[in-house]
Amino acid sequence: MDDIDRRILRFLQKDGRITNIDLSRQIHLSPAATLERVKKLEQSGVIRGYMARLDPETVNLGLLVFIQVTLDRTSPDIFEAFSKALKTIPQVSECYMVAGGFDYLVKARVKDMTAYRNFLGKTLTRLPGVRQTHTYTVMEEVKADPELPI
Amino acid sequence: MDDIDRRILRFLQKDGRITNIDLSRQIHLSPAATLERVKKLEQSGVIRGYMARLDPETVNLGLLVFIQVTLDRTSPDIFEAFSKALKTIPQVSECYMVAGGFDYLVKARVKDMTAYRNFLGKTLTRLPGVRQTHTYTVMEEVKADPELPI
DNA sequence: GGAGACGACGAATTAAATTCGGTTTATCGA
DNA sequence: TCGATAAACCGAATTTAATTCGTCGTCTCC
Repeated sequence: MDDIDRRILRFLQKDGRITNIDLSRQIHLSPAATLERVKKLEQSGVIRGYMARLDPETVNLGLLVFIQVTLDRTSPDIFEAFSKALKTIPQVSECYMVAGGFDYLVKARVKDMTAYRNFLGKTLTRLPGVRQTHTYTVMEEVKADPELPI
Repeated sequence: MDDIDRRILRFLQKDGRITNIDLSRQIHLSPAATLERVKKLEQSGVIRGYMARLDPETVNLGLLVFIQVTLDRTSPDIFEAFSKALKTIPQVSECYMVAGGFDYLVKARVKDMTAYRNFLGKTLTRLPGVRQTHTYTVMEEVKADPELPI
């Protein structure tokens, strides 16, 4: 992984559908050599994949919330049960086990507050082991940039 | 926006570099008609763009942290000043103003705990208006799926 | 029932991805 | 320092995909 690779990654993060020819021009390499590097980055796992980024508003997911979740510590496999159940919930975009005060931090997207009340009561608090939740409603997205700083 | 569009969005979220021909086969439409729909989704802003998803570990960003930030409420434009300063920090991938207990929730990626200590002391706590921070270190990624549930 | 608009289709054209043989460049040991 | 080896790069040829365009069918609204 050298500077040219990092430059490739920067461009591919900014525009995942840049043509190989345009990319090769940007990094001052032939199309063949550029393609070879990109394939290697894909096969080595540095590039996990490509995706379209959608506007949440236009697909009826205008409300973003973070939920702190604390579990009952009654059983050692309660974490396992909670994790497994959570993975299948479509509204949950991210979930992390964290150190420092509570157990899990959950990021979820729903249509509106009504949908969230429903989600919280009918789905989240009914997951195995959930003792307590605390909701943080996002009022403003100050920054939401999925690109990694290479 | 009909079912065909939603189907297109699902495939493009899963693989942003799927060829138009393959996509057209998946949705049972001609390549020309498929391309026309994708272009419309792009121009209308439903599709914001395309990106390569990278593996944070392999690019030396193995530590993920969330930081709760509380600001001094001394001046009305302190929020503005904080927001503006924060946007330019590369380690910060996301930042939200939230309701419920504190002011901002910041998501940041760094190499390791040493880098984080440095980031916290030298950068984050020196931003305008920062009164208090609380760090949550991510121990495990239970789910991290950037696809929206269409 | 008819006019207009929209969406879809298929063929033709343009452009890009991919392959391959040969050449240069970098690395490493003698 | 020199030579051997491997890795990376290049340009041309080929395969494949994107894009354009003329036409047809279908839906909507008079």
